Amino acid sequence: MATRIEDGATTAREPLSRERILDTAVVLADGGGIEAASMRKVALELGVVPMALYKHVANKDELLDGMIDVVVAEIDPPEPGLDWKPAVRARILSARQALLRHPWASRVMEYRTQPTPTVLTYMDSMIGMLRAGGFSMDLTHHAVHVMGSRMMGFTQELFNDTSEVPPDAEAAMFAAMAEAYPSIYELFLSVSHDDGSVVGPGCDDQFEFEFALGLMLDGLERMKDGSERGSR
Amino acid sequence: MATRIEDGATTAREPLSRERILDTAVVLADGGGIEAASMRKVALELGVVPMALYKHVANKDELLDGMIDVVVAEIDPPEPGLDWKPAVRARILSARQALLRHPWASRVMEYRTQPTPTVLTYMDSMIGMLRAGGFSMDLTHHAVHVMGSRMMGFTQELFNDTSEVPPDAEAAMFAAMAEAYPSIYELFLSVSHDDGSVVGPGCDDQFEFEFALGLMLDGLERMKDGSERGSR
DNA sequence: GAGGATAGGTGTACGGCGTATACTTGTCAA
DNA sequence: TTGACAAGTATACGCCGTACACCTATCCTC
Repeated sequence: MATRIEDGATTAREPLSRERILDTAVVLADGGGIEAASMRKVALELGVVPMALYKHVANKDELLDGMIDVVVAEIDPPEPGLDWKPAVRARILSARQALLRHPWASRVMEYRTQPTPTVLTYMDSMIGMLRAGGFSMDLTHHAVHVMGSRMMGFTQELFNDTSEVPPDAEAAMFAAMAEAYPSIYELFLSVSHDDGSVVGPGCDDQFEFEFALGLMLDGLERMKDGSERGSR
Repeated sequence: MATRIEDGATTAREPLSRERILDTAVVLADGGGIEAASMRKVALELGVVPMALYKHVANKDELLDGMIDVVVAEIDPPEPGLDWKPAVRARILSARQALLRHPWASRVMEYRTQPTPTVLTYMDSMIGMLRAGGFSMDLTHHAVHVMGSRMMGFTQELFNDTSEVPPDAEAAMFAAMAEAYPSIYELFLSVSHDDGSVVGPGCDDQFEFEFALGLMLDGLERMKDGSERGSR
C-alpha cells in the first residue's frame, strides 16, 4: 500500500539522464548566463554529486554541444510549398527566435569549433532549400558564406550590449562621447530621434536583423537570376 | 664602470608596464591560443609573480580589452582620397589581415560586451567614411548593422574549423556523412572539384570574405543611389 | 535462488584559474 | 633622515573541470 514505498526505488528521485541534464543546464543558463551552467551547479540543481554527470555526458564540451542541440531543436522545420526566398527567410527568423529565448547560445556556438549532428542536419536542410530554389552549386556555396552565422539566427554585433543601463544614463554617456566620437554621436542622436523621444530604446534589433537578411537575400537572388541565362 | 651594475636596478630586469604585459599576452595567445594568456602564464613569461600584473591591469577583462586594442591598433588608417566604397573595403580588408595574424582576437571581441575606446575610435572613423560618402543617417545606421562583425574583419562562420585534419581524412569523413547530410556532401564534392583535386583545400576563405563583403557593399550602394532622387 | 557482470551514483583529490589581502622593498622628495 | 608612495611578493580562498577508486542496486545466467 501507500506505506510501502521502498520497493519502487526508495522514494524515487527521478533518475538522471542525458536529457534531464541538458534541460536543467539550459534552464540554468537561461536564468543566470552560461557560467551558471557549470558541471557543479548543474549537479547541485539535480541533487547529485558533480561526477554523476559524467556517466551521461563525456565532458563539459559535450554538455555545451548538447545544450546547443536543445536550442537548435526548437527551430521550426521548413514550411513546405514556399519559394526558396520566403522559405529560407522564415527558417532563419525562426532560428532567431530560438536564439532570443536562449541568449547564451550564440556565444556557445561560436566557442565550439565542430558542429554537432543536429547543427549539420539544420545546415543540410538549409542548403537543400537553396538548391531546390534553383541555386547553382557555386552560388549555394557562396550563399552559405555570405549568411555565415546569420543562418543560425544571429549576427555578431560589436555593440550587443545587454547590460541594463537606464536610458538617460546612456544618453549622458553618449553626450560625454560626443567630442571623441562625433560620428557615433551623430548616429546615436539620429536613432534616438527616430522613435520620438530624445532617449529612445535605441535600435530595433528585429528590424535591423530583417533588414540585413533582406539585403543578403536580395543580393543572392540578383546573382542567381543574373546567371540563369534564359533557363525558364 | 661595468662592474658596478647594482646602482642601475640590480642587473635591471626590465620593469613591468601595461604595454609589456599586453604585448606578451598577445604573443602567448598567438602561439598557444587564448588560454595561453592566463594571468599566471603571462606573469610566468615575464618572470614575475601573478599578482604583480594587477598593479598595471585591473583584472582579466581589462587584460583582454587591452589585447584587443593591440590588434585594432594594427588596422591601417583610412586611405585618403578614395570614394567611400573602396575606402571602406580597404579598411575592412586591413582589419581582416590583423585578425588573421591573431586568430584568438575575434572570439575575444565577441566575448567582451563593451567596446573599448580604441574600438569606438575605429567605429567612429568607419561611420564617418560612410557619411562622407553620402550615406543618409538612416542608411548609415542600417549599414552598421548589416556589416556587423564584418566591420571588424571577421565573419562568424559555423564551420570555422581550424583543426589540422589531413585532407584525405576529411574526405573520408565527408563520405561517411553522405547519407545523413546529402546536401552538404554534394556541396563538399563541388567545392573539392573546383580546385582540380578530389580533396582540395576546401574554401578559399579570402575569396569568400570578399565575395560577401562585395555583396553587402553593392546592396548598400544600390539603396543609397535609389534614395538619392536626383541629387548630383 | 546464487553469483557475477554492469550501470549509475559517490567521495576524494589534483591542478588550474582569477584575485583579495597583507607584506616587503626600492625610489625619490622634503 | 625620513617617510610616502609605487612596484613586486607571499599566501590563501573559492571556483572550475575531471581522474580515479569505490560502493550499490539491478538484472541476466546457471
